[in-house]
Amino acid sequence: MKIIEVLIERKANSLNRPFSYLYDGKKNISIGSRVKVIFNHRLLIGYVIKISETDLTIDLLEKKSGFKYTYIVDILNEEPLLNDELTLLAKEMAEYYLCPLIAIFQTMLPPSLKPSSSSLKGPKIYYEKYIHLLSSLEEDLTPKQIEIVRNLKNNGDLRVKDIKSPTIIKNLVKKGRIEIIQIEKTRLEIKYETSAHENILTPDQNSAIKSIIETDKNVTLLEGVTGSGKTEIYLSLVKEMLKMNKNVIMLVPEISLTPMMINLFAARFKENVAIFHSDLTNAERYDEYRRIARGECRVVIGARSAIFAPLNNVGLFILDEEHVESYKQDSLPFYHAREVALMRAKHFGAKVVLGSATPSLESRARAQKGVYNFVHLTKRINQKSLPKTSIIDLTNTNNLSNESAIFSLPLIEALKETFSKGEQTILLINRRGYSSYLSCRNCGHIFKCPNCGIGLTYHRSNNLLKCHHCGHVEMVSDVCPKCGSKYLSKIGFGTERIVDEIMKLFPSIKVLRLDSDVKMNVNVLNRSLSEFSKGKFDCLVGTQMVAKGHDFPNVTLVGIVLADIGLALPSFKSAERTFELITQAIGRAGRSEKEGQAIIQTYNSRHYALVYAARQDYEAFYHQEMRMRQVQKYPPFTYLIAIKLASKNESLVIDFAYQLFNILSHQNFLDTYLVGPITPFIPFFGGKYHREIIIKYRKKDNIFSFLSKMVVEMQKNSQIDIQFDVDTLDF
DNA sequence: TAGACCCAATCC
DNA sequence: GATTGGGTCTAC
Repeated sequence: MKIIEVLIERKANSLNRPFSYLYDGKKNISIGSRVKVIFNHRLLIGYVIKISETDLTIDLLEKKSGFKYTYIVDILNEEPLLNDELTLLAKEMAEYYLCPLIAIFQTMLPPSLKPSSSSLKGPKIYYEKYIHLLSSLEEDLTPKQIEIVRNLKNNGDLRVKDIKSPTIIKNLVKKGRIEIIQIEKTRLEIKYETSAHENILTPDQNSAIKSIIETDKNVTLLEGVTGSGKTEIYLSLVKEMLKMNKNVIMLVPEISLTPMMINLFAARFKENVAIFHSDLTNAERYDEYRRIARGECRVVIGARSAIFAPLNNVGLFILDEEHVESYKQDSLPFYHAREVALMRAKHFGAKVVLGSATPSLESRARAQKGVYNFVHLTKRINQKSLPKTSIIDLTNTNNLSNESAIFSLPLIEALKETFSKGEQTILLINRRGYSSYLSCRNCGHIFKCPNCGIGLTYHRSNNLLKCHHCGHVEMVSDVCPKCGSKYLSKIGFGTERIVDEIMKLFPSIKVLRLDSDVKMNVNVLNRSLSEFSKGKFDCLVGTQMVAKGHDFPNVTLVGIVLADIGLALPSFKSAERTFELITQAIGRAGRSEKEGQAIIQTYNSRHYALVYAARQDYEAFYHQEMRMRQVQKYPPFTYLIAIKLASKNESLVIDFAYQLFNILSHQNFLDTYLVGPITPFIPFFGGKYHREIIIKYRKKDNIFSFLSKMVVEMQKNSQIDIQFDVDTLDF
């Protein structure tokens, strides 16, 4: 008889402990198996974390432990789902991120394999039927049967569906010449581009590679402006690793926006590459996952979750565009792929390369301090001058135009000039929809989301009000629901309104709008972008998604319609985000011989993030922003943890938050600052009221052990959910 | 006095 | 997170 300790699929803090079941069946069971168990009168999935043998009777066992045992209902995976390295990683992550271990397992594994009931509905392994030769004796066979037998002899197994006649197969099976076998098939087809030629490396690139390989530090920050040749360095490093018999995991931000990188890797390393990105179906994802686990590939390239690829013997982790915030998951367990990469690299003794033109302050500070090896590429390979950039002060009435409330005189001038030369423009506005909100001019009522309480955005294309947080949609009413007035006005503007404004001012030009409302898959997106690139449109209007990546040779004007939106957001990252966005956007102008220009409209024309972004001066920005962070005790001078509290009962969560705040402040942790309790930007969602407490700290000390003990205590019997967002970016 | 509703305890 | 069971409320 075996005693099986399992974690239950529910990721509640109070259930973050093993529950014991019995098994005495014939199936194989391992640590890392998924099992079906009855838990509190329900059938759930559990994840096996410990197995022990016993010869005691059930009676004795129950007397010893004080609870009733039941038997495991079924075993879903006889073999472990995760290898030792990933199991160790899960434990380290659960400790670092202060979250239930099962939540980590659920995050690590693909949908078909997660320890959760939802996995039962996930895609299954796809088998294809083949015929396999058992004997090539040709005696008493028909000519057609002989043909097949000879074919099998020469070419090996054949697909059943390629043989026209099922009766021939049936008869050959009957005669014992062949058998039907099932072979696992991978559903993802990767197209390999033909041109896989390698560029000759510049001396700068060569010395960067040398430094990364020879440094005694584990991590290298590879800082280099766009066009400085980081990609070719990645490719060479991968090649070196393969030569040394080591494998590589490479993360890229939104893979849908950088198909170029995948194509390059696929072309260069062919079937050694496995790919994970958001556009794969769950079935394709599952197949790729199994292919990696079987050891059939050596290079994994993908977005955030690819950091959990079950690759062995990894010698190098690459994070391209390491500053991009989508590397952090914004729900439990709130992990950052960069941090996870560092943990895994330790397991393998592997190198980590963080690449960026505008590194996160955290990484850059570590490089500056010598914690990381620092490689700085300063030269662009094909020297192109930066676009001429001007900041337009919207508080200066001389800049304002009678023609338009949105575009300033200089921007209108630049647009006219660009269109008249037949060149293209990108206009960036960091807000979707038509107006930012709808309000009543009589009583001031603002239309808000019933779920979240934040303002609804007016979308003109379908005349609807949408909540950009939860997706709630409602009809636009003609009268104010509060006072009955008919005078409703639309305040602020978004992408839709910009398109309107452009068409009003320049009726003859063609405009393409691109934001997440224009719902589309990678193919449609790429088609739209390539149509723009070919000149089918004169002007591209979009949110930040148009600012990244692409090369449009005919774009000579980039306009940032309102740079203030990002700066106004309440986050310690707001200046950094704005700097990065604008730096990137400006880089879109003048990618070819033609000279480009960029125009930034703002009410904060002297803000350092804008001034330095306009000059593309990362160095100056870095130093000034570091001073701000130091004064305000923000990362990288401190670490942040957000304690997220939620309850269906508002007064309960408020009371709890104050109590917790008091308890924490009485601990007198060294070099620690408490903020809160805070009412978050969206105070009510998912049927619950939310509050937060932020801890800023310099040394982990005993904060973590206190917090995890506290959770065990406070969650025993509580109607409050507690989640920790360790290293939060949202404060 | 049965059924509705709420809340805390418990899950192996 | 979901079920259960005990307590209390409520309508006829």
